[in-house]
Amino acid sequence: MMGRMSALTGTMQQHSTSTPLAPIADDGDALHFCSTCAFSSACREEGYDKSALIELHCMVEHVGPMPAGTHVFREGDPFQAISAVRAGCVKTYVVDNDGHEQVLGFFLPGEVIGLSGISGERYPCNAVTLDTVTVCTFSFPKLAMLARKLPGLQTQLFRLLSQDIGKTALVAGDFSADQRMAAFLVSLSRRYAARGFSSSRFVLSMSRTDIANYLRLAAETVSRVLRRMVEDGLIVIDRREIELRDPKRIEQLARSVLRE
Amino acid sequence: MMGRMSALTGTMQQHSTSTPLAPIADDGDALHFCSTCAFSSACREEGYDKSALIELHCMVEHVGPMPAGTHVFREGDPFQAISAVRAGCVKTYVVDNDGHEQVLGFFLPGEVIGLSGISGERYPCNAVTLDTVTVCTFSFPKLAMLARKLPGLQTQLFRLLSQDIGKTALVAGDFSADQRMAAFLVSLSRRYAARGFSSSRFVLSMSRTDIANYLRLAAETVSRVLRRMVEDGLIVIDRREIELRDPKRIEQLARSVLRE
DNA sequence: CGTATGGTTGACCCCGCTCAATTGGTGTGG
DNA sequence: CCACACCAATTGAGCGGGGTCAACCATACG
Repeated sequence: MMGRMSALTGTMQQHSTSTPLAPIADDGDALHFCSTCAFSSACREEGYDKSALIELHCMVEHVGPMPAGTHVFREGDPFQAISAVRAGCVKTYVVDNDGHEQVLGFFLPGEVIGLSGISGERYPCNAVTLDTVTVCTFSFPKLAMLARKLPGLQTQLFRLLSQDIGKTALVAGDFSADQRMAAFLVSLSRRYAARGFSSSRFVLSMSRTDIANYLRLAAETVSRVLRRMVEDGLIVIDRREIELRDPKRIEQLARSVLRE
Repeated sequence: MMGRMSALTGTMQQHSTSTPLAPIADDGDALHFCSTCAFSSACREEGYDKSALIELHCMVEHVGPMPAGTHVFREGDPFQAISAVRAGCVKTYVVDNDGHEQVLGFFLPGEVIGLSGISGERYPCNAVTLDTVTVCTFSFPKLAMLARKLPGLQTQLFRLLSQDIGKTALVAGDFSADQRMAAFLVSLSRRYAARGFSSSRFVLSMSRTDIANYLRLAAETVSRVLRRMVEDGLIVIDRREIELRDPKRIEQLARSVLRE
């Protein structure tokens, strides 16, 4: 069954835990943001004066690389910063009173974690690295203070927060397992593409169990759906490496979930 | 079956479409916010000087009363304001490409609608009144500008946005129909209580179909679940008027949904 | 009245969950 | 280098919660 899969091996454009590649986002310096950073647009669009830029950079702390399984923050930790993922993948989750883990989301390079902590004084969830991860942390009090001086930054913060509100559509609706999985793949594909990675080939940093948990499916169902997609020629998959062979049909499947 | 229900009639503390009562929130003036308003806390906590208060009030426009079925805004309308509900109930929804309505939420007095529009320049959903509704609208550009001068207002806005992120837990998880319904009732109960209404008796302004749509259940299932709850002595219900007879057990049912 | 809309109830069935067994990859120690 | 253990992933069998379809009931309204 996996005979042709060997074509995938060694050609993935994403790093994996075993053979980490240099992240393409490694281009931040004193006057420029990392190109994949969620704040880079706020920066360029507004044409800030250098003093503001430097001020913004002063509150940034580059953290990592952290090995897989490292917690960036835990539920209940005092909220003080938000973080932009620079390389790798971060999973957020909560543990309910029965001890069951509940996956809330996966965060790729350029995406921001910790936003949901803003409403309280503590993080409402856990964030753990799924592979080797580097992040930039921004002190939120300082960020909010600076946002009062820089209208563009405030707008950007409002935008980031507001965008997150609609993010849960994938997981919220009552869709079939196939639709959910298709939407999940399309989402990953687009998000990778937006940051300059391949949209058709990438590594699923998360386990099948994590995917299942996130999509509110049983792990067995995820397995079966993926097998079906392979049989139908939609994807090729080997372990965690996946190639979208028929993006059009996958998007068609995901259409109603992503409401397009 | 509905024999004892007559005890409920005429004693509801909430208004209904047929017999509207005066909303308790009708207390806004030039220097004080409506007591149920989501912004009132930002106001009191910070002890603003009067000029700031007046400035804030200048951008507020009281709208209504609007009859049931009135659209406050529609998907695609240019985003320019957020609104706090003063009296009545507002439903937000989208229509997918197959023409199916998708209910996103219900907003009670004191709650804010339109926040999800901030990330774009147009509203991403529709908002329609379910009964006689009055709202206060805040011009968002002006609000954002003022927020730069008033730290407390900025914090309040961040908080409002951030809170909305976690709101979808009820609808997101894979819970049983009974758990969902219980959580829905608990949510309504608490939100009414927070604004000074009765927590055990209120009117369901929305139809069974709307509830079902919101909870991702079939209307038939909602009907069956409610009947079961009546049989079990959890609630008493007559049309849209409901009384929580055993809040403890209802909260127990909702426990895992609300993760407590 | 008749009609329309919303709500209730029953019969039936399917998708996805559960339980259980097996495979396969990876790491570890002898 | 192999044997073993361990965990992720897969596959099969069986079942049940909730959806669908359909008929019926009730209240509101012209």
